[in-house]
Amino acid sequence: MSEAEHRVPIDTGPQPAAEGIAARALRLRGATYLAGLNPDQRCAVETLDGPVLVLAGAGTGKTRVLTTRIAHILNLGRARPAEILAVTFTNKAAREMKDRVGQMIGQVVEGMPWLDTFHAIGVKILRRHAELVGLRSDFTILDTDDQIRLIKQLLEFEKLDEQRWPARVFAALLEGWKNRGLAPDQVPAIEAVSFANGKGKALYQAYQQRLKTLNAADFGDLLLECIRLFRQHPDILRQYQERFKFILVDEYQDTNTAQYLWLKLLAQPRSSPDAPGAATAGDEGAERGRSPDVGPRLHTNICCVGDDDQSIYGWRGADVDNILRFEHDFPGARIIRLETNYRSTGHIVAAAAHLIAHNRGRLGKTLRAEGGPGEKVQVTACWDSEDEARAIGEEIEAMQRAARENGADHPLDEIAILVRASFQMREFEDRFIQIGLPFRVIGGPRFYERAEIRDALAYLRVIAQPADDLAFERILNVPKRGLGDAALQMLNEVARRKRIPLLEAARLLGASGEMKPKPRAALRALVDCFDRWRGLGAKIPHAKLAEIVLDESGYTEMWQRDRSADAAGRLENLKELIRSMEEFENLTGFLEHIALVTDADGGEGGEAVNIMTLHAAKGLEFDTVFLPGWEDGLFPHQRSLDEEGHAGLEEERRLAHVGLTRARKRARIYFATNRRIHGLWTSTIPSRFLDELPPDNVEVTEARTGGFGMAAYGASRFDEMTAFGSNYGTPGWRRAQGRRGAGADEASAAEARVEAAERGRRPASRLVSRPGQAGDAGRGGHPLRARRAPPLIEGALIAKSTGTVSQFAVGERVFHQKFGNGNVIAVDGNKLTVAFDKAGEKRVVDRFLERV
DNA sequence: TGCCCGCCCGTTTTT
DNA sequence: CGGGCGGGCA
Repeated sequence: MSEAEHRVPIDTGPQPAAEGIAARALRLRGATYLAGLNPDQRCAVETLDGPVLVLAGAGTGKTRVLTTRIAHILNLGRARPAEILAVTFTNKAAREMKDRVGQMIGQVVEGMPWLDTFHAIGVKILRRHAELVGLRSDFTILDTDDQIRLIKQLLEFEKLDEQRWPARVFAALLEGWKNRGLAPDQVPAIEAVSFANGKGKALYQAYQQRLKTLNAADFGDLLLECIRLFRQHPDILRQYQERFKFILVDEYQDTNTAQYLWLKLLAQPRSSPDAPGAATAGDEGAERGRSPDVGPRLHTNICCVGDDDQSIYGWRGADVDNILRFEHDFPGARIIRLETNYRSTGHIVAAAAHLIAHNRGRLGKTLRAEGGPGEKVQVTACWDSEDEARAIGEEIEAMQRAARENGADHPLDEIAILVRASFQMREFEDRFIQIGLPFRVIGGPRFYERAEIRDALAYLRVIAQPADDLAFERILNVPKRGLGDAALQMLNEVARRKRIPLLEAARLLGASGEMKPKPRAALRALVDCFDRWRGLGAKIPHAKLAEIVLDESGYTEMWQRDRSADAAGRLENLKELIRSMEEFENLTGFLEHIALVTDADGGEGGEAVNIMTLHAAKGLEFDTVFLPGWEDGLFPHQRSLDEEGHAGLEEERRLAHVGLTRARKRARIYFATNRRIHGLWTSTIPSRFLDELPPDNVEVTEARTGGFGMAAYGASRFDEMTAFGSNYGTPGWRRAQGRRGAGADEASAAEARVEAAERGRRPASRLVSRPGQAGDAGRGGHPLRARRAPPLIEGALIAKSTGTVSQFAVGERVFHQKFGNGNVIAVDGNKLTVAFDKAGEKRVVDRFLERV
C-alpha cells in the first residue's frame, strides 16, 4: 500500500463528495459530540488553528478532548483522516484513541493511517524512504536484547574488558544519546570520552555501521533516522508537512528531545528554504535554544496535550522542559487548562493538588473536584512490610464484606495496589496467596521478551530475513547441537572475510572441509532445515510453519525435557505465540507487529486485585487505590534523590501525585517503620510526602490488624514518628500514641516482641511451609481481627470459614503459575500443601492450581 | 561443553 | 539475603 498511497495527490483538501450524505450524517452526530463538554474542553476541541497546548490535569478528560478534536476536524471537513497525524507513546494509548475516534465518527470514514505511536509512524515513514538512509525497506527492528549482544560483539572486537566496560552501560549511554537526538559526531566530547577511554564515539559509529550491514535499526533509529531523512531531504519533509494538516500529540510531557525535534520538523509547514544548510549536523543547541528562523510560517496546527504534573519518565529521557517551553517553541500558542477533575472525590483531589503544589518547576494548575468530598485519604502506619500486606489484605476483605452486606459489591478489579518498586510486590503476592485473595500482577516480564519467545522468533526471523545475523547467532546452538564458541568463531571469521551473512557462511563451512566432521554435519543439517522451512513458507500458513519449525528444530523437545518449574509455562507461551500468529496475514506482518508491540496487555478476565508499580498505573483509574511503602528512601527513592537531587525529588512527588489521582473513591496510604533492605532489617522514616498532605483531607488510622504494635518500638523510633504524628490529632492517631504507653496491652506487646525476634532470626522463610500446625486454630474472635495470631492459624481459619472442600486429593500432580509442577501432600479445606519439584513445599489456595 | 561456585548488586520501563 | 551472570574447572 505504501507505493499507492505515495502517489496520491497530497494537497487536495476536502473533497466535494465528502459534503454529501456522509458529511450530513456526521453533522448530526456533531450536535452530540460537543454537547457534553465543559467550556474549557470545548475550547480545546474547537481551537483548531495555530499551536495549542492543552494542560490536562489528571482525570480532566484528556483523551476525550483529543478524540473529540479529531472528530471535530473531520466533521468540519478541515482534513481527511489521512491528513491528521496523531501520535501517542504506547500502543495501548493508540489503540484506545483509534477505538474512540472510530466510535465517534462511525463507519462513515475510513480509519486513520497516521494515528499511532511515535515509533510506529517512524517505521512507516522510514520503510518508504529506507534507501535514503542506507537501509532496505525490509529492515529489521532490533530490541534491547539484540542491541546488547551486538554491543558485546563490538566490545570484544575492540578487545575491551567487558568487566570494566559492560555492554549494558554502553547501551544505556547510547540510548541516552539517541533520546537526545545526537548522531555520533554530535555527542558532546566529555560524554564521548567517558566510555572505554575515549572510544565512546568510535563505538557509536561502529555500532551504526554494523546496523546498516545487518539491515537493521534500533528503536532510537526509528526516530533519529527520520530526523536525518527530513534534514537531508527537504523535499520529502515538505511532502509530509503538507500532508499533515493537523498534528496532535498525546502525553507531551513525556516527549524526549528526539521526539521533540521530529515533531518540530513536521510542525513547521511550508517553511521557506530552511533546507540542508541549517539542518545538517551540529546545530542541536541552536535548534533547541533559539527559535529557528524559518521564514514565513503559514500554519502550525499542532495541538499537544499533556500534564507537567504527571511527567514521571525523566529518567528515560523525557524532557519536561519540552512542555514548559511550549510557548517559546511555538510562538502565538494558546494554552488551555483543563482543571475540572471528573474522576476523584473532593478529598482525594485536594490532597493530590496540595501535594503537587510543593513542586517549583511547573506551569501551575489547580485541580477542582466535580463530585462531593467523599472519604478522606487514609494514612496508616504499619510495623513492617509483612504487616502492611496483611493490613491491606484485611482491608480488602473487609471492604468486600461491607459491600456484600449492603447488597452491593466492590469488584476486585476496581482495587489496585500501587508500589514504588517491584520488589514490594512479593510481599503482597505471598500474603494474597495465603489468604486466597485473587490478584494479578501487571507489568512483570513481557511476553515477547521471554527467552523462549525470543528464541522462537529468532528462528522465524532467520527464515524471513536470512541476513539477520543476530537471530541466527541466537539459535545456532539452541537447542544444543554441538555448535559452540569454536564453531561460531569460525562462522564469524568466514562471514567477515567474505562479507556474507552468517547463514551463508554456515552453508560454505558445511560444504567445505575446514570444520571437524561433527559440527560440520550439525551445521549442514541446520542450513538444510532453514532452506526447507523457507521453501515451506510459501506453501503453508505461517502459524503452521512456526509449529513445524519449533518441532523439527528440536526446540519444543528441549523444553519438554526440561524439568524446571517454569518449563510448562514456557511451552504454554510457545503455544500462545503460535495462536497469536494466526491473527496476522503473513510472517513479515507478524514480525513487524511484535517488533513494535510489546504490551502483552493484561486484559485477562477474572476478578482480581491489581498489583503494579506507580509508573505502570499512569493513565489507569480504580475505585480504591492502596499506596504502600511511603517511606523516605523508598518513596521518594533514595537513588532518585542521590542522582537527580531536587529534580529527582520533584519527579518522585509527581509520581505520588499520579498515584493519588488514580483513585476514584478511596486512596489509602501506608508506610512501614521497619523494612528489609538488601537483606538487612532497617528502621525507616515516614515519607516526607506525608507531611505535605493537607491535614484536613487526611485521616490517620491504625491498621486493622492492630498489628502496629507500638509497644514493640524503641523510644528512639517512636521519636522519629512524632515528626509525622505531630501534625495530626485524630482519634486514631491518639489511640496509636496511647498504646505506646506502658501496659496498654502487655500481652500483645510481648507477642509482638517475640514475633519481631523471630523475624529477625529467619526473616525470609515466611511461616508458609509448616503445614503440620494448621490444626489448632482454637482461638476465639473473628479470624480477621485475630490480633497477632500466627498467620498459619489465621490461614486455617479463613480456609474453614470459606467452607469449601478442595477438588484436589493427596498425591495428585498439579501445576501452579508461580511454582511450577508438584505433588499434593496435604489437603485442608481449600488450602493445599504441595511439594513443588523446584520451589519446595508451599501452602497454596487450590484455585491457583491446575491438574496436570 | 556443561556445571557450579562465587561475586556483585539491588528503582521506575516503552518502543 | 537472593538472583543473575561470568569465569573457571571438570
